[in-house]
Amino acid sequence: MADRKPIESTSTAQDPLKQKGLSVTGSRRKILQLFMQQKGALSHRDIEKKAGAVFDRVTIYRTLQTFLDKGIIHAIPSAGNAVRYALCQGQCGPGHHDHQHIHFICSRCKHTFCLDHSVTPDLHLPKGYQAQDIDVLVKGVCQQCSTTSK
Amino acid sequence: MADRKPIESTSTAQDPLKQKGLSVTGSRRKILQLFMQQKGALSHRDIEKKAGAVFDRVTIYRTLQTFLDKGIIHAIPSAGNAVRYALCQGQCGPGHHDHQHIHFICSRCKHTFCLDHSVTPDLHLPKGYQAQDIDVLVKGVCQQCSTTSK
DNA sequence: GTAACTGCAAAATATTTGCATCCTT
DNA sequence: AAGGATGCAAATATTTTGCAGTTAC
Repeated sequence: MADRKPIESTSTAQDPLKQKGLSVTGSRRKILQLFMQQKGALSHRDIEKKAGAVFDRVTIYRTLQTFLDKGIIHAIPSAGNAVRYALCQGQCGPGHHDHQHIHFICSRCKHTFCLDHSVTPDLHLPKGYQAQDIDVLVKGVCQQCSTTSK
Repeated sequence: MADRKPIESTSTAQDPLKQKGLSVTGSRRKILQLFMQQKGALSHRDIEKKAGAVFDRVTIYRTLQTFLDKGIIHAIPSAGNAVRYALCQGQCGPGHHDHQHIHFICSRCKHTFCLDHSVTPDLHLPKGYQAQDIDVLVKGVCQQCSTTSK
């Protein structure tokens, strides 16, 4: 505690935490960092592993929930029981999430990516059905894995 | 047991259980029936509620897994921790699932439906990404709810 | 200083596994 | 009769909740 370095390296405008009115704490900073480094999606378990035993499991649950609420991250649906989370890109905020990108799940490396391509599939819904939100999940082989010979 | 009625009302060809080479048991028949009646998706919990305390929770887990393996039902991704299952329509079998329909989640009644509309959204994936399977999740208001005034 | 965040303990849920028994074929 | 399915018990794993101590602002 003697020589702590100033963690105020980012201005309020740049810091998602401050932008959203959250107090800046060690765990939030760290978890946010993991998401930014990764540029991919992370499950609760992934975070637990990557963060080591630094935080309590409970803190991760609460932090993820807070980030979801504030529109800092979004949840990516999964057919198994391993929901993943990734940083929001657009102007998401408390209550509203607005994403128009594909979620790509690599069947080889198992990573999940957000592909920034506006997709508005030609939906022909039956009469009476009104679409509010669309999420496209694509399973396949990612760039990294398709170039790797293995 | 004295006067049991013949449950062999369906021929082998029509019975999904027999088709897939599964023994026909009470729980499988019942769970399959729930899916057929419902014509919507069911979560593990839904089944537990609808079936009452007739079966053990474990039997439901195992039955769902068996049905998934055999291609009788498919799992529908979810952003929460409530994966749902629905009957397969096409020629799904052990190992391969092939669905080209939209999964519609009603934000009002919370039901999930499979809409049989071939959708092959115009995917423009970045170079190197190869799609194998596509799942389109649409959130909105279903027919039933949109006509109901509530 | 105060409100909010975190860690710890514990409760509540959910899922998996082993084994003896029962049922389907 | 034999293999497979089910029920029960119990081991694991996951998620939620309460509360007291700590930290950010």
